[in-house]
Amino acid sequence: MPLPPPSPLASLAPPSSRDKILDVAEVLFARRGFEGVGMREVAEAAGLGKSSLFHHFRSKAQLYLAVLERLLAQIDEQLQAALAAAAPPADRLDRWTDALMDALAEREPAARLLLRGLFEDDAFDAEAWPEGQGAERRLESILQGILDLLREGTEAGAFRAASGPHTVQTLIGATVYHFASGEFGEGLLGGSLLSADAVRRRKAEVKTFLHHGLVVAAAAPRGE
Amino acid sequence: MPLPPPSPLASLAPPSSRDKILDVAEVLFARRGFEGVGMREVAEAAGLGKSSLFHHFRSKAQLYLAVLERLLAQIDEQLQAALAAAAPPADRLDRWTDALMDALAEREPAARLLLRGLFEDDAFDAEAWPEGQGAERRLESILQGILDLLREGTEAGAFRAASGPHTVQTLIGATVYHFASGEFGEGLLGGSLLSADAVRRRKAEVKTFLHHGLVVAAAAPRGE
DNA sequence: TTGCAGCCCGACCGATCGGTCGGGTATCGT
DNA sequence: ACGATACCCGACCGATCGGTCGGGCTGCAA
Repeated sequence: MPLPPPSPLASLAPPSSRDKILDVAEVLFARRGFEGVGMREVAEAAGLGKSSLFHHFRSKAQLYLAVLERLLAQIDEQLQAALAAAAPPADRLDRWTDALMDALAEREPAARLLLRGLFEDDAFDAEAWPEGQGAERRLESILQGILDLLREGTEAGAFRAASGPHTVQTLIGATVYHFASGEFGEGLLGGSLLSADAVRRRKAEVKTFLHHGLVVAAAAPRGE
Repeated sequence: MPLPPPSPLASLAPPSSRDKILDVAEVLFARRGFEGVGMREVAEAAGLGKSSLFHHFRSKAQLYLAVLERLLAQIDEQLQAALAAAAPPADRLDRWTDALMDALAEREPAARLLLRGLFEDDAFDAEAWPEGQGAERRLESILQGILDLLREGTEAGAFRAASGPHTVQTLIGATVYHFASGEFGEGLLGGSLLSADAVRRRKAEVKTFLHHGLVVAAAAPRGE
């Protein structure tokens, strides 16, 4: 994996072949999954011969992991920036969910790719795929950030004493799943999920949910 | 597709070949997705020759859709039963989420299969696959049930005036995604997602979220 | 000018894919 | 006793899979 060109400033040149491959592979893997995409197809979409792909990536699996890592790195940076603000925990939580939804909405394949990535964990787990450790580390960084915020907010009394991991799962479900739901979600909502209006609407719904829940007269929830 | 044997009572006989095929295909499709599973593999796991599969199902796609339809039908029945109770809307909502999580937890491949099914919508959409209409109808029945409940509860003043479709998306995210999150979710939560304890815990977290949200001092959420 | 590295390609490999075909056997109504 | 039907199988088909190989082209360093 040769280092990227020096690029003393943000590169304005047309994307290198390597980036082009990553771009088209991201879209294809998001649409049809790892097993559903062939290297021939990626090559054709990138305007290259199939053999050329193997010049840039040693195998299909490595290409897939590189796509995932690039995406997770960019999302991680956006989320860390949101967390860095000097503001009360409730505000930072709002900023974090906004930033996550912006990141998912501004790049169409992102949400699906992430969820599909979770489902392939069996196939790429463990030390059998060392080139996946970069993506793994980025994921852990994201989790660490939001878990720290939740803990801090709870200790400060700004959040209910809810389980951090469970809350993270709920947040992922409300955001990543939503933007990954594709035609199903569009049929349910009645329109595109990624338009500026739809994104704004979803942000408001999720944040209101975080702040108030759904049920009005707060009786204790039914037990088992 | 021959009709099942008369079975005047619930069949206690060992599962027919057809059911056996559906059982193993459900597990395999959930684990590796439609494209990642071969008919040879299904046949071997079912203890049959590959040709025999094509006696029961005309194609791999039809087998996949049959698996999905069977699952959706069973979930639909459990959810309709939960909705049928004579109780206030908030109670019926609790019962519904409990029933959904029970259904997802008692059959391990269920949640993943459902989410994966959403992602394959592009491949099986439209009228190109008429044998998928059964599954589609079951899905619509499920959605109709919960949407009706949300509307009724909102009109009765029991729920906040939230968007029904958005709330459904949030509920799916909090339940289906959670139980589909596999190794990722287990690493985050620190243990099995499907144990009786873990399921009870998740139910409590989700229902508390529905009733109270997360943030304590209910200031208005941050705008854009 | 030469050599070498980066990049790209067409041709090819063994393996596996979904699906077909012809035929074998067991069971059942007549 | 006799089809007919359901069920199952091994062998086979063309297509496609991920990946390799040897070589061609370009631009830069010496």
